[in-house]
Amino acid sequence: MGEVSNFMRRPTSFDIAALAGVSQPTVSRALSGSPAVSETTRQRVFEAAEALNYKVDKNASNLRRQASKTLALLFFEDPTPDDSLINPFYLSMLGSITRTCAQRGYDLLISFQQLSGNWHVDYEDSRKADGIILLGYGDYLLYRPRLEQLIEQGTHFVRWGSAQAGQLGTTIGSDNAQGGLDAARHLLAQGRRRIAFIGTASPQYPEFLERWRGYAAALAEAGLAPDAALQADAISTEESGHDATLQLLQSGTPFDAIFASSDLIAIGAMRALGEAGRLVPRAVAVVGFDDLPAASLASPPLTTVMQSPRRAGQVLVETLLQLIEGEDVGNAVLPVQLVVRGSS
Amino acid sequence: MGEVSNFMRRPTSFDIAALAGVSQPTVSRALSGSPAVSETTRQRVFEAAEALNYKVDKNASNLRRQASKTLALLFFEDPTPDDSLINPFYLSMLGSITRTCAQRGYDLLISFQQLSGNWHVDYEDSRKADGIILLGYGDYLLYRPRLEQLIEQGTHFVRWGSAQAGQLGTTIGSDNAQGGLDAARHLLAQGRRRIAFIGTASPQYPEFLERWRGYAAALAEAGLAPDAALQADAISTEESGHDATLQLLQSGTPFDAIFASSDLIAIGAMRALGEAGRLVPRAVAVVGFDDLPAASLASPPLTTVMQSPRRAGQVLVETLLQLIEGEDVGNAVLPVQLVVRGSS
DNA sequence: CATGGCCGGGCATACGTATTCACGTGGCAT
DNA sequence: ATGCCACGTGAATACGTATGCCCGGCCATG
Repeated sequence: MGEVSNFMRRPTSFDIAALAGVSQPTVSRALSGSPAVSETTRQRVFEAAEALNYKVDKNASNLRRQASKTLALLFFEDPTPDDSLINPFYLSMLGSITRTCAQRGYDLLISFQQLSGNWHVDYEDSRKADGIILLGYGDYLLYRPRLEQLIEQGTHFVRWGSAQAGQLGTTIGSDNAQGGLDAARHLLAQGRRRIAFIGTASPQYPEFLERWRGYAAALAEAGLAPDAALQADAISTEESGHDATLQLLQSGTPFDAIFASSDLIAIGAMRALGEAGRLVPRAVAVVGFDDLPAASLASPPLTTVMQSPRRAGQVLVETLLQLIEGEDVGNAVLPVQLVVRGSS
Repeated sequence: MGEVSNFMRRPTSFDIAALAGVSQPTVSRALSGSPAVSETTRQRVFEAAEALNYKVDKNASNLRRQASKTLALLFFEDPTPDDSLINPFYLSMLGSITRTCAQRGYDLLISFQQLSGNWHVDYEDSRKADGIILLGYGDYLLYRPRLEQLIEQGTHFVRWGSAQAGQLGTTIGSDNAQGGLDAARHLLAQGRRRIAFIGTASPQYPEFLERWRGYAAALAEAGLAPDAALQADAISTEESGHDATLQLLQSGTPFDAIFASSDLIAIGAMRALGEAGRLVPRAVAVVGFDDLPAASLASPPLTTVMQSPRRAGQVLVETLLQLIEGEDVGNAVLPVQLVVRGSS
């Protein structure tokens, strides 16, 4: 009896309005927690909604409110467009990003982007997202034109990276210089004096460059100067770290420690050292950067500079939300922490 | 001077209609590639759209079409609700899932879920997504009620896991039994006879159970029977693998190989073996399962059964899309491949 | 030359919600 | 007793797109 529902049609706010004996606008107000609706009415509405298993239609709601309550996460996939793995550090941010979003009532749209293509246009522009998180856009200069376009369009975004003065947009990043400082100080405290740097001190990778600066500063404190013979270039892969270390070994330059600018490099370095019969940490102490899951699994477990992906994700999301709400927030630099393990 | 635009207002299809000298519906048709619009008109429309940097409003479009062109990816985070890392294997699927989605013109919404909570209600129900990909919902029985609810609601979804007869919904998974078979055969071919199994053969982890079945089948081929003394329970963490192996060592039962039901377990096992002075692979050969990035970085590099995350992601997305389009697709079992490295 | 079919495109409308405005009903103070 | 205000609610409408329907021409055919 009673026309419960026409069945097989998603209930709308009108349906639950009818059931609760109120009007549709009241349903909307009740469900969105408007103070304009009395508590008893709200109750009835909630019960009716529950009974019909009603859920607000996101699309209609978004359309009406001109906001999507959604953030977009844009990974930039760097070298290989195939099935390459994304930087594991970014992946580990993912958890805290989604959680923070959920907490704030936002959904998270995710996408990988090639360098080419008009990635900006598609998100805030089409109202799919209220703001964008940019991950993996390391080389600031390379992307500057895109960022300019984003700003011109009034798109809200935050970037993970190395915050430099005069940069466009809001940037969140770890305190890479401090990390490099801590790492090198640690090695110096162990009595090491010939500390190699494997990575790259090129502005193309600003985060690596900052790490190098910290390293250099620590050396300076100890009255040492960076030695070009103790530096080997590598990008952030295990392979590259291995090869760079091999070259260093073959060059004959003596060294008793390695500060690698990422864990992947450090792991590759340890493999090269192992192959060359150099014991870690006895002959050569090794410190990495990132604290990937693999770092503690390596043998010996890798001493490394930990960035907190959890904190990073939180700050990224919260900063972005502040931007969306029109607040004027600046860059943020997140603390890092040295984790001493077996490799040093 | 012509009223170019009221400025500071996103252009709508009406704006570009006016500019192109056609009606709004024609704009919609032209942009969506309807054959009902002539080529010359389509040209004009495209140019106008380009000129105003017009993008279709996703929300309005979705509302009208009653479909969101979006998929939702639901990770289930298993043990630790804190900042635990998600199963790395799932993460490595992420790339191919997002790529496949993008290719098909779908967006991807992502969320982590606690066991509690009504996760289903929120996605297809609120029209946020046209379908759902379930990842990490290993224990089928635990989730069966939820799956029932999903089906009852008519929600489209695919699940990654171990496909069993009589299960609800569509399941995609690796050929775990074949993987176990290959791994054990490989060890047997090396002359190993006392092959320990570390993991769990409990129905609570159907994928592990399948791997165990393959292992047992290989033993049977060689005329051996599984020995309960050669089995140690572990969940899929490095720690757990380490402890289980330690127990096995302390039990005094001799063994010359380990088949671990995941790479994390295998890596923990190798650490335990190392601590006990048992050489890998000389004294004990080790084979894992998954081919995590960390597997090839371990020392010695881990022999393991590779699942192809790329293929997995593709198949998940494509199957889900087929379901959404009303096709009647069945479960799929994906091939695996043994990768022989230094640990065996 | 008349008629029928076809093609291209306009008109009207629906999708489901949120918000503005107006309205009625009490309570309180003048 | 009258005016005023606040409060709770309903009526109307806007958000921007996609689509069913219809209509006006054009060409082909009888």
